[in-house]
Parts: sequence; structure tokens; C-alpha cells
Amino acid sequence: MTVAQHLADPFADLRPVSLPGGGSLADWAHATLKDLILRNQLRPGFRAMEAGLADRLGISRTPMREALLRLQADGLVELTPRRGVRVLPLSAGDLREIYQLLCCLEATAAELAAGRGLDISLPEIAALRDTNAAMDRALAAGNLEDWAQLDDRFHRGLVALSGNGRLQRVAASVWVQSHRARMLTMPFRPRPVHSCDEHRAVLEAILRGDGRVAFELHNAHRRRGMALILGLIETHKLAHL
Amino acid sequence: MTVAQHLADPFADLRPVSLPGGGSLADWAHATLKDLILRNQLRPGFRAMEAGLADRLGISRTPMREALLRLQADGLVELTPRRGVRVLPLSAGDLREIYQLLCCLEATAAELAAGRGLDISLPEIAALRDTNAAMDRALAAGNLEDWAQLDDRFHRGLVALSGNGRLQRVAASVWVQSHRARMLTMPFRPRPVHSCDEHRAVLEAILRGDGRVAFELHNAHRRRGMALILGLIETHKLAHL
DNA sequence: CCCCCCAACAATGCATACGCTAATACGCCA
DNA sequence: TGGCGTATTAGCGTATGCATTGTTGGGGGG
Repeated sequence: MTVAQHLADPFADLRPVSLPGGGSLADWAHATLKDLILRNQLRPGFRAMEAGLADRLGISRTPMREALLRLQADGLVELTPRRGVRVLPLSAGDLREIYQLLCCLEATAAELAAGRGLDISLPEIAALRDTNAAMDRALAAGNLEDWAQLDDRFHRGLVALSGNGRLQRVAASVWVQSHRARMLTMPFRPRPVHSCDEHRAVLEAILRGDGRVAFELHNAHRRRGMALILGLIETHKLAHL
Repeated sequence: MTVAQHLADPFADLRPVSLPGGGSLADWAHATLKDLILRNQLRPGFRAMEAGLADRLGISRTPMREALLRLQADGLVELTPRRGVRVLPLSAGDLREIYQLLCCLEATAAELAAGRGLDISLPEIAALRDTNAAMDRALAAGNLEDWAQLDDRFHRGLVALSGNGRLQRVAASVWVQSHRARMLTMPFRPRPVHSCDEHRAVLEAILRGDGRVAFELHNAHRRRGMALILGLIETHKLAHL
């Protein structure tokens, strides 16, 4: 293997991504490959064989297989019987499906949160406000990387406010699928100057206990996000992410 | 093993539940156990060891393990490292979570369907109308068993109308979790005389292209179902299904 | 020159073997 | 008699071997 190939090898320095050690090899392999896919180190369309991946990760086929099955359940790869594993691309249609789900799930989370009689004194609420303030600062500083991460955190925290664990898990699984598209389209996005205000409005509706408005506001917020990403894909001809 | 115990053994005559044969042993084991759980042959709280189950199904631990992991992802069992597999019970809180998800997912499906400009001439629409008519007949005949199955089919068909494959898959996974509760509370339910009319109203809103109304109508429909089931659990003291 | 069939190969699905960890039971000491 | 420490063992995570089956490439026939 040449030096150039070695440097291009996504598996080159893999071991440091190690898990705390409490997990199984299957856990570790799953987390590692998921990370590689989400960070776009393993591009959509990438194909490999079960045994080959196992070798490259230095584990046997049994935990590797388990990890791949989980990745398939995550909707990140396709596992075809004699053709190996293939990292799934994201078409515009896929993203529409994903964002339609996100709109519905997150807006419902906001509605449910509003129905719980949440108080401004709760630490979770404070954390959300802090996150939102940090987003403002990151945006002012032009740090879109941080901004995106904080946006993620805000949405995660909001869904957690719903108090519905299953809703949280489903939403998380949908987020994972949209993650690559969000990251890849970020550089093309206009500065998201209204996001924080929209977040604040949703939070206020939740604290007022106005589920109806919280739902509508957050639904509209996500819809704008969807339109934005789909528009970017259209105009920048990003056929397959 | 005595005769009585043998007759009580859920694994007694298992083989007939066989899959077409095209599937793997893991597929078969997953389908078989899922069926046993959904039909309440394996009661909530039932516990067993990986190896024991594999033996009783006549397969080795490898495909058994895969099947169990899938069941865990389905939310039907819990897989604790040294304590084996346990069929999860459904608390009232679980059912609230599940029905909150169903409300949101199905109502969104109705809204999306309304936005697709669906025509009355489509075979899918005709199938839904037929299903609904059959529900009326089943109800008139007092056949609640058939009615429930047709109701399932109607809701499945409706979600399929959304054209969102991911939404369909998520909804299906949530249905599976609620299935036992629906079956077990059925004998206590009052005759669902309004369901069919509500279904028809949703369909008409979809055909009119009125997403807003389709969403609201279906959401309300599911909400009533949720209130009904939660009420039954409350009044009949069905703590854990 | 193209198409079809057969054979060799390779990947997978399954079975099984092994070592490790933790849970349980027993015995000893207080 | 009760609590703690140790020993045993059961279950699980992992590795590996084997057989089945689909795929691919080459050769032969049309």
C-alpha cells in the first residue's frame, strides 16, 4: 500500500475512536462505522465485504455482522446477501421523507412539552435557553460549525422535553439519517439569522402551555429548514449526498 | 414434562408457523417469536435464555441471537447481558407514549396524502373504501375479530397513501408495539360505531386535498382511540398487559 | 461475433468451540 | 445466626470452520 493510499484510507488511524471499553466489540464497530459514515469518511456508494471490514477493524465476522445489521436498521447502509454492504446515498426524495418525519415528530414533541405544565425554573429549560444564547453568539462569531452542533442540541433537548422516550428514540434515528445532508449543505446555507428567534418563540409557547402554537411554530420552523435544504440540493445540483 | 405442561408449552407445535423458506433461520426465528409475543402466547414478563430458546426452536445460537436483537429493536423484548431475554410488559405510560406517536404519525400521513392530489379512481382509494365498508358489515355482524383486522388494514393503507416509505416503516414499528394492548382490550371495548364514519370523513378530506382537515380529523380519531384504551386500562385495572 | 452454459470461486449463513465475566451458592468467621 | 469472602458455574461475546448458494468468467456452440 502506498503512502498516498494509506493516507486516504478511512481505516488508517481507527483505533483512537475507541469506546470507553465497557461496550462490546459490536458496539465499538457500530459506533466506529457510524461515525465514519456520518463524517462522510465512508462516502455514499462505498461498498465492502463483511469479512474485509472485519479484517480492517481487527475483529471477527460475528461482531462485525451485528454492527452491520444495526447500521442497516439505522438506515445508513444496505446489506445485500452476496454483494456486501453499501453506504446508502441520500436523494432529494429521501430528504423530503426524512424532513416530513422530523416536522411531525418535533412539532408533536413541542406540543406535548407544552401540555406538561413545564416551569421556567426547570434546569432543562434553562439549558435550552443557554443553548439558544450560545447559538446567537456562534452565529455572531461566524462559527457555523459550533452553530450547527448547538442547533442539534437545542432540538434534542426540545424533544426530550416531551417526556416521551419512544418519540425521542424515533426522532434520534431520523436525525442520524439526515445528519450527512445537514453537514454537507451547511457551507451553502445563508446565515440562519431567524432560527434563534424561532426557537425562542417555541420555548415561550411551551412555557405558556400553548400546545397548539408550539406545534405550529415548530412545524413551520422545520418546514423552512426542509425547504432550505431541498432548495440547496436543487440549485447546487447535489443529486446524491 | 407432563402432558399438561406440554400443552401449555408455547413452543409445542411451532414448526407450522414456518416461513416460505426463502428467508434465513434468523428471519424465521424473529417472525416466530414475534408472532408468539403478539398473540400473547409468550406473556409479558416471560423470561428465557438465549441458548434455551435456540434449542427449543431447533436452531443454533447465532441466528437466535440475531432474531433476539431484532426483537429488542422492535421494542418487544429486553435483552439483559446475564439475565436472558424478557418479554416487555406494557404499562399505561407506555401506551400513552405509543398512542401519542401514532396520533402524530398517522395524522401526518393523512395530511401528506391530501397533498398528493389523489384521485378517487386510484385502486388504493377503492381498496380503502372497500375495507371501510367491510368494517361496517363486520360490526353489524358483531364480528369484532374481523373488525379489528380490517381497522388495521385501513390504517395501514392510509399511511401508505402518504407516499412516505420511512413514515410507513416507523408507523408499522409503533403498531407492533401497541398490538397486544389492542387485542387484549378488545373484548372490553364498546362497539366502535363511529370509527367507520370517521374513516370516511378522513378519506373525503384527503380526496378534497384538504390536508389541514385530514390531519385534524385523523388526529382526533386516534386520540379518541387512545383515550378509550387508556380508560379501559384504568377502569379494568389492567396494570401490565 | 455474440450468446449461452457450465464450472470454479467467493461470500454468506449457520453451527460450534472457547474464554471471560458476573451471579450465585457455599463455607468460614465473627 | 448473619455477614462476608471465595469458589463454582452458567451465560454470553467472540472466533472460526463448514457447507450452501449466487456470481462471475471462460469456453464452447450457434
